[in-house]
Amino acid sequence: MAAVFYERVYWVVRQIPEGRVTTYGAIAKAIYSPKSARMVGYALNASKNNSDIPAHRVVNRKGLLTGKFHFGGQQVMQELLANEGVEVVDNQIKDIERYFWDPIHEVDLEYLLENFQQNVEKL
DNA sequence: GATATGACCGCTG
DNA sequence: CCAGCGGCCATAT
Repeated sequence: MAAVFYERVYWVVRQIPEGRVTTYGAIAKAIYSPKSARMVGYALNASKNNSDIPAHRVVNRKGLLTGKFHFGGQQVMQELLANEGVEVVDNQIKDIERYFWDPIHEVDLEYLLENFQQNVEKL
């Protein structure tokens, strides 16, 4: 099931650098679907099979690890982040602004639109 | 093609 | 400051 929306989400998430995090809403904006933040989470849930997607670097806008229940163990997500130098306290990233990576400033929008528009026509 | 379901977000009181 | 609530919209069934 290659939904284009999912592919867009994965394309952005794969570009998040180590030790940085971003939010569902930021990704939604970056892929020109600013009101689909919930769907970003939905897409990440479907990406659990896909091991090349660093889903642990995506949290909600407060820095809460809302997706930790989807990582097998509740500590897994926190440990993955800690390994990259991100400090997590009480299920929340401490001082998220220090690690925040905003895809809207980093992503090649022209590439996104051109590349994924073709995929839309395929489907 | 209608209804249900979210790893969300922002505004209100 | 905290809690509740409604909007949102792509997939799944």
